[in-house]
Amino acid sequence: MGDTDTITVQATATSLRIVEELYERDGAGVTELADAMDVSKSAVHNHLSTLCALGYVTNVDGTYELTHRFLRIGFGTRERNPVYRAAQSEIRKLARNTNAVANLVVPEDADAVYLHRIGARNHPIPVGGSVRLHAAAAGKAILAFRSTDAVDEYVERHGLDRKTDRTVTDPETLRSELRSIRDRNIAFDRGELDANWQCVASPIVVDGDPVGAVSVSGAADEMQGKRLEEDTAGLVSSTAKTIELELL
Amino acid sequence: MGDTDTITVQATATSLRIVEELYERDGAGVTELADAMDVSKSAVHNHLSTLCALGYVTNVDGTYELTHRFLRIGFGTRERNPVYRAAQSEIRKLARNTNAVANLVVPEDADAVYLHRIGARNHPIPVGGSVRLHAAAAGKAILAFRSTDAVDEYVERHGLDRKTDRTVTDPETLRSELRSIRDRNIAFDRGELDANWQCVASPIVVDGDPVGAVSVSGAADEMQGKRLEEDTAGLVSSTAKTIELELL
DNA sequence: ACGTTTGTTTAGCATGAGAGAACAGGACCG
DNA sequence: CGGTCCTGTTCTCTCATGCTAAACAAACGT
Repeated sequence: MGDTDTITVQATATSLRIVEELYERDGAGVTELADAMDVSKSAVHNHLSTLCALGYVTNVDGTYELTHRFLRIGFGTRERNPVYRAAQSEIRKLARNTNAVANLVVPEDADAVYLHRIGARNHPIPVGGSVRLHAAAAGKAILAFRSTDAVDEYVERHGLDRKTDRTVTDPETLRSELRSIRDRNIAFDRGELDANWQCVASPIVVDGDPVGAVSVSGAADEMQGKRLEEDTAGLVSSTAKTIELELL
Repeated sequence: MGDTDTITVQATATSLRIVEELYERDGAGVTELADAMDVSKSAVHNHLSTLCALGYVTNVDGTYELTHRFLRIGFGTRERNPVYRAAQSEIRKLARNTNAVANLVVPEDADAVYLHRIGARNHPIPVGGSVRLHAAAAGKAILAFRSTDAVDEYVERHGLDRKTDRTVTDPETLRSELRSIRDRNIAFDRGELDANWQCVASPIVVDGDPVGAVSVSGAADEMQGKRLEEDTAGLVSSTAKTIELELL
């Protein structure tokens, strides 16, 4: 297929780089950006002008800031996602029933994107953010229902990068864990993504294809107790099943 | 200040045009985009490749689609907005108490952006979307607390474009309505934005600066009855006041 | 009032974005 | 099975264009 993900349009790259820089700095000036990015001031100014004209950036009394157009596009694409539409209300119920943080995760290439969340309390990944699939319970749940070939390709292509000292980085360990996840329909994460954060997840499988995962997570000290763990695991799994039915 | 909003970087413009086209079509192919935009296939391909490499677009079995990175940026910028942080929980209460759709709106240049909403049922403007300030109750509430000079500039610079046959398009009518809004701290909209959609709004004013507005809206047949209208107006206004206090 | 820092504008050159055609790879259909 | 269409991708060449550098303007703070 050839490498279709090469940066050929440099100008777009710098424009989006400016966007990300503005995002991280929560607004900035021309000189500040030019210094940070090692580009000339006039270049930065040109990009900012066009981004303003296109409505993605605005100049509020001196400093350039991102507009909320990203919110509109982000919300819109999410709203069109069938998994999100089906899961939205169920995630809410799940959060109520477990009295914990409930997430909806969907795969995007090699990443697990957190599309929706109810009951946020400083989760390590923000809504819209993503982690590599192997590094979170929801991601592992998705990976478990991909073909072994696909898993092999995933490992070879992207590797298993480490997030904490408990992240599974050995391919064989991963494969065996994926087998048991597939058997039980439940994946666990005890500090593999963030040292003091635990998680239970169950995949949403439609037509044999893992299109997402439901997860419940909490701080390490909140999620203790075998009974609680069993209970939430059951609720998570049945929520995923309900969503699956809605997607048929 | 010179015209700082000129499109000087054409490549960025076409890239973002592609993004918007992808958004509206909910994914598309190279040829489809090239035809629709009157650009060569290779150009479209180049832009798509770079957008993929940068993580804003992904190629899911043949068609190019937007990723959820927009959601991340959109959520992030919203989360950092102090007005949003202060208003979030109050909007929820307001929606419960009125049993209707409650919105948080913030100004962005000449537009009113709908930053947050609880109880959505096909509101004319999606979350993240915007309308010109004069065409919605929330926008008028904000406009009412800008200086008369600012209002004059607004009118002259952007004009008062019509959305329905009830939209206020006469500058003098607008000015007099803004005065009464400022007196009562309440703005109404009876089909000015969308023919069968009504709205009550109250501004959030901090340090004399209108930084946002709270609104409650509903279909024309839902929002009838003087008493209900009085009651919701009161609730909307007190919600705005509560948020103001939190922002000091 | 001055120097310092910002944003904006202007020239001019080298680069790189884009048009167009050729290439490749499936899907479909006879 | 071989054709004919579709796609998406690659190639080459060129002219436009995005970028640097330096000058300009404008707003601070001392």
